[in-house]
Amino acid sequence: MDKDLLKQNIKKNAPISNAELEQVCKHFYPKSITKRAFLLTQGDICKFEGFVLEGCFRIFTIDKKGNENTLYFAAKDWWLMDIDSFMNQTPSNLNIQALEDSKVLLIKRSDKLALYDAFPSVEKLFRVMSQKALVAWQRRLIRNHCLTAKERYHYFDTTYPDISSKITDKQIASYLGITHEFLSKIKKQS
Amino acid sequence: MDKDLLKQNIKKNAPISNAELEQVCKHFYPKSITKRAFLLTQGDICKFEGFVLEGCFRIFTIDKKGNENTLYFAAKDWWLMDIDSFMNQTPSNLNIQALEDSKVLLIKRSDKLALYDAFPSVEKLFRVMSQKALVAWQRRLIRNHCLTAKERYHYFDTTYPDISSKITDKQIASYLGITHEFLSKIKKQS
DNA sequence: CGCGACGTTGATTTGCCTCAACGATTGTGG
DNA sequence: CCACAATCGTTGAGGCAAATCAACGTCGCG
Repeated sequence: MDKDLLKQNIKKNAPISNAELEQVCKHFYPKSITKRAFLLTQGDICKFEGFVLEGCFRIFTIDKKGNENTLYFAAKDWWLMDIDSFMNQTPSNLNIQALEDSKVLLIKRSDKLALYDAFPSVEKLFRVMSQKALVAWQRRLIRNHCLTAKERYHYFDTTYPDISSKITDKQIASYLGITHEFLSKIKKQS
Repeated sequence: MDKDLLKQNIKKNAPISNAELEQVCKHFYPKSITKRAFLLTQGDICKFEGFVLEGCFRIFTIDKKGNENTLYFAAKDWWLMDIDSFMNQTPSNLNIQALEDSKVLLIKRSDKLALYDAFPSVEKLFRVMSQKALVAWQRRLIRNHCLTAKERYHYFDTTYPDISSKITDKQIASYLGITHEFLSKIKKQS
């Protein structure tokens, strides 16, 4: 069945009865998206949250100077959304683009909000997920401040080899906050 | 009463009945802490969450090279903890230090976990708080990548004038991820 | 008063960027 | 299926933002 991966992911994060799990999952609907297509573009208002079944996505912004800045990648078993736009219902600064043919499960914002009210276990689930994400962002900020570009690259490459192998060096560079020319030079010196 | 600020802060983040609010707040106990004293030091396991009633704190880490790196400041009406150590019960990489004589309300980890189970509204409260914090961290990462040191300094200075006025330039520099010498030069050129 | 942390300033170095050129890969239309 | 375009990766020359190191004045504090 389609939603097994989602169900496992949810159960990993918070205890939930099978009945509630069904109630939650039935609001997710599948969507296929082709390579290079966008799930969200800068200026849109984010009205969904997504869970990746297959493929890989890049969540990035383009600043005033025209530079691309990648917030994160989302491969199989990852969640994605623009939480800023989703929460505040303001125009998004982010683009969510498929890096290869991909499949996601989406839940509409209104359905998600209804689930919060219907099931305390859903509150817990997203509370736990958000707190884990917070930890990851704090650690990343520390790495950005304490490590050199070369060290950050090696951290990324060894920590996420599955993602690293799917994406271009240019995209890695925009995640690390450096130019792709400089990344090329880093890779050369070992 | 002592806990008014805490109660207002909670009500700002999530709807909660007065009865439940009392149940939640009664687990918070006050603590006074003198300038330069530590609420948590690197290596400790974080067993509390705190809410600042008065004063100001700095949450920072010291890396292998001996550089101080400030994750954030917490003034009146802010929450503080090492969420990484709190969640995983692993030794903390962070120091939480009072920058002036301060007062906090603390809740023990075990009490907080019990409150999650007792009240769905507490799950919602911390779910919402965590998601707001997530948005703030994402925005900060984007600023770090897209703005120059000078722009980041001015953003901090104008966005948090109350904090900015209380702390030393050295501390601001460690928050911005630059040296205090360079911050001095930035400030000079306007 | 005197010590230690802070802030400033200058000289020098370095990590990373910019621009430009060119081969290698990948995508696309005829 | 090939030809051409577009994007990507590499390399080099030069430049700039920010770090490092060092000296010195200042302030708060014991």
